Amino acid sequence: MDSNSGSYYSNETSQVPGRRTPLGSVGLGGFYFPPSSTLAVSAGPPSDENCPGHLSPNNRFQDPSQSSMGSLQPLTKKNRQGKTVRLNINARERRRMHDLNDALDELRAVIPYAHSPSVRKLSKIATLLLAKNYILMQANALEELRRIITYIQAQGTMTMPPGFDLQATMLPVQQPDTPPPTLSSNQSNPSSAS
DNA sequence: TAGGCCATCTGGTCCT
DNA sequence: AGGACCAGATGGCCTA
Repeated sequence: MDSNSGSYYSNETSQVPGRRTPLGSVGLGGFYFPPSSTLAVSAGPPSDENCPGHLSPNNRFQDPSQSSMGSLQPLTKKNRQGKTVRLNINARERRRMHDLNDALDELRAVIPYAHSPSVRKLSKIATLLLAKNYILMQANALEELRRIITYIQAQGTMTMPPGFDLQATMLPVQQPDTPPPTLSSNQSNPSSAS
């Protein structure tokens, strides 16, 4: 069990800041294995990831073979793979998505928007769009600043302080292929994305 | 109640 | 072979 998934599956999950939907409250959050399950025994002490049976009783963890999804799936070769293998794959995928969500949380923390408990957390798509627009806006601002400094220098009205390396400070910024849109003109307005 | 958002499971594909 | 990545499907929660 990795250090993260334990909290994801515990009751503290609902208290994780920023986590909009606690895993414990999400259906199909895993499979339920009764304590007497032969699988649970054969798989050894169940990891938190592979055997979320200690979750809230409100959760409807089902045997995959009896779940609606499981029964709907055609019996493919992979479908017949060992249950423990499948559960390990599921756990890895879960962990991967958690890592992705953690990265999105870190992104939300550094882009400017109203962070407040009363403000709904940015959706994933809104986070990405807002981050993109923020980067473009910063690039525009930097370019504008560079032009202003160049202009002032050409006028000879401003002298740089001793030791100030303008060239090093104002390294050229890689411009996007297309002219960066403004936040207002961008059709992918994050505020309307959620 | 419909729609948006989300977490999870699942099978396929690609890479090491 | 195993892991990472991806997209589709499914169902739960929340809000207008």
